[in-house]
Amino acid sequence: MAAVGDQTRRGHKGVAVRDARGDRPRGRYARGVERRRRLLEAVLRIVTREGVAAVTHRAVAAESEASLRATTYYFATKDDMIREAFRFFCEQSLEQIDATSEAYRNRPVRPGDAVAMIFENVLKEWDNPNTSWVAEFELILAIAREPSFAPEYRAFQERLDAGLAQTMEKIGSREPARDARIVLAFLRGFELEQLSRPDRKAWQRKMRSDLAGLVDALLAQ
Amino acid sequence: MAAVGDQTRRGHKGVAVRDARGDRPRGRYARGVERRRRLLEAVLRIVTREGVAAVTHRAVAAESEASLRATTYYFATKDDMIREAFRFFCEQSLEQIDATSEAYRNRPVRPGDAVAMIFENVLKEWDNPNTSWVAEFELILAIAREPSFAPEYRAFQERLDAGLAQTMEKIGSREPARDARIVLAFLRGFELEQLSRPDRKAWQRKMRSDLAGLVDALLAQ
DNA sequence: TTGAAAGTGGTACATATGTATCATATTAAG
DNA sequence: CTTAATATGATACATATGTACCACTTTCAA
Repeated sequence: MAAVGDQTRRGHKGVAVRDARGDRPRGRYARGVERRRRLLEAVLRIVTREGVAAVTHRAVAAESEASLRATTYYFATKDDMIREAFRFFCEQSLEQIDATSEAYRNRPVRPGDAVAMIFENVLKEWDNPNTSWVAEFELILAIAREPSFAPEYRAFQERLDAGLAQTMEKIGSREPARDARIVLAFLRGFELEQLSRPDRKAWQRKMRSDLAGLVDALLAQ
Repeated sequence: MAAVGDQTRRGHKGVAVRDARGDRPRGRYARGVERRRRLLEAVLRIVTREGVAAVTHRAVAAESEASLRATTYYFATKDDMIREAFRFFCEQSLEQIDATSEAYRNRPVRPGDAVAMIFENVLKEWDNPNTSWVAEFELILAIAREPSFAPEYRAFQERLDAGLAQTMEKIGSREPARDARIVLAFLRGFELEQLSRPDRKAWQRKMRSDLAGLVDALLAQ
């Protein structure tokens, strides 16, 4: 057993931990909240770069410049750490998507705009090491084997779906829910295949034009 | 270093190994060929069930009811073993796809037939433990990190693409290559998401109807 | 100021894992 | 039958890893 003080083991009044899951992190010990967040970011960076399998306490410690002790202090087990990292990932992704949607909220929405918005989001994902879509694929595969990872992701997925459906409706889709599903599946598939391509940039360009074609086709129906 | 006799280490006249890569396995020691194949199948089963990370020499030995020694005898390193397993996977998948295409070769091809054929293939994949689409996702992620895994998969991917483009052309697509890309991406994305769903069967049904809608939309363009 | 909660450092240890080694068995070609 | 190639068995070992444990320091509410 770990020392009595370790956060996740005992009851723990845990201001730090509670704050990390909602309130602003200016609670009693903001430093701990900060470290915790850094650890989670480190986990996601490792997942993106080398896969979930490469996430070890020691690797995370090194990546976030913390001590080995910190990793076991903030998370009861490794699985816990990974689970929290995925939760964090979903949070971040949603924030990012909301931001993009917000930016487009007051513009007139025509098909071209929708495509631009979707693509902007995708590009942001590609450039943001903390919400890397590679991590998302790892997350999905992890869920396939450990269903307890699922709930957070499912909520994320649903908001994504709903948001896109709304957009599709605005630009004139007659079956917004279905079209949103199709577009999302298309995006995932394309992203996934990009991973095995040596010419990613070219592939991304192709993706954009195919996406435009797809949206056109769906609307023309 | 391993014993001098180990197949992959030294020059090795390796009838067994060579046969495994083409000719029929009735060479000198067909038994070895057989064992090798069983090992690879075991690897794929483990990958499907628990992920690449769960592939250890010992796990493979247990899964294929071979000795630990066999795993290091037939493959120089673990990475080699995994690489070969992925190669095997691509081979199997292609054979399966060719078989399905063959079955549809002489039928009149209308949009509905194409959808049926594509779906039949997908269903076969879902049911075949040796060509599990879960393993395919693992393979793609592995490639993202270890490009030396890529070549086999890329060839597989290209044949898939070309085959589907042909089908799309037959049923009247005006941009068969693009439409094939779109449909494939859609399929991947849908399959991927299925992994995180508790209601897989329902999801599959949705997939089929969405696929039909997608093909219609693309052709109507 | 003080004391309990929060956080850190270093080390330890049982287990899992990749791979090596030595010896032995099995096969089929000559 | 002999013999070299092929295949297997048992065991060994250095390393990596998850987690525990003890002592120590820092922070802040009362």
